[in-house]
Amino acid sequence: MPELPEVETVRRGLAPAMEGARISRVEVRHRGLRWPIAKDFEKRLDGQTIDGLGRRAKYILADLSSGDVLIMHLGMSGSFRIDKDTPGDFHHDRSKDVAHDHVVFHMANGRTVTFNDPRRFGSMKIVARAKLDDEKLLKSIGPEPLGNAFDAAMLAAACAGKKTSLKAALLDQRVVAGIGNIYACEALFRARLSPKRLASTIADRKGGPNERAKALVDAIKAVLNDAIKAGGSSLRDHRQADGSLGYFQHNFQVYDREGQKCPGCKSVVKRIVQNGRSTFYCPACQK
DNA sequence: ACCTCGACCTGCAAGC
DNA sequence: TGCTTGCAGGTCGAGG
Repeated sequence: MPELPEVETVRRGLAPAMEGARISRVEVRHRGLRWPIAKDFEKRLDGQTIDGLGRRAKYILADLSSGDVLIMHLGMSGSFRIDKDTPGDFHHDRSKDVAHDHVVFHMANGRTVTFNDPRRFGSMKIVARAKLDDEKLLKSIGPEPLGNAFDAAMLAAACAGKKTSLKAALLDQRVVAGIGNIYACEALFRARLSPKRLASTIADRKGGPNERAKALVDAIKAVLNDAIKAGGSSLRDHRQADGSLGYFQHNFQVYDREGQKCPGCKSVVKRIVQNGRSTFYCPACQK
């Protein structure tokens, strides 16, 4: 479900209920997420205080008083819900099926934070903070696109040797963190670059940035910032932790708009499949 | 080492 | 009204 803007929205929504709060008890109702939840999961969380909630790429990281870090990924269909008392009341969100409430955090402040994930592509894992740099899930992830370190030179260098399409490169988390199918399409449209273009064509012969790299970096930052401001995109079932909906889906220029008029010209948005995933673009605007 | 593709799951919408 | 098919915001790991 979620790409960087949605994950960041979820993180911000969880913060008031979880940051600085103590976990009185964790309840795992289904251990079969992307990977089985470890046997010592509850033991390592019960009684811990969450010192801070961070984000890296599409992962939410909870810093625990024990020195551990709880790493969480929402996969395709994961979401969190905050309740005042017992979960399952659904006073915020009746669209979720309790059968997919897999992990419940009972907070000492009276809040209940429930992780719901029908497809179970999400994951939860605890590692020692001292070993976070060695963590396989995070080790090879590229730069944060909204950080100062991410610029045209960096993106061009990462794309320079690539044999893949520009679209595939943007989806590669080692190139840049947090971009998924929606924002890859939207960023390419804003930069007026074809998703089919070879990734290496945003670099010059020496691997330095050209005008396309600059345009693409600007487009990526702009679209992600716009989406965060809108609370992310609510397709199907994505919601903020308080149950409210993001609205960036109303600002899509090309994503999921096959056959509709291009916002920039009189042409029509086309859908193709690249690396097994839908790509939406305007063949006239995007070169 | 690089790249592509299958696999992991459930739910929903469209087509017959 | 069913049943079947295809598609969905991700990414790991096998195989070429």
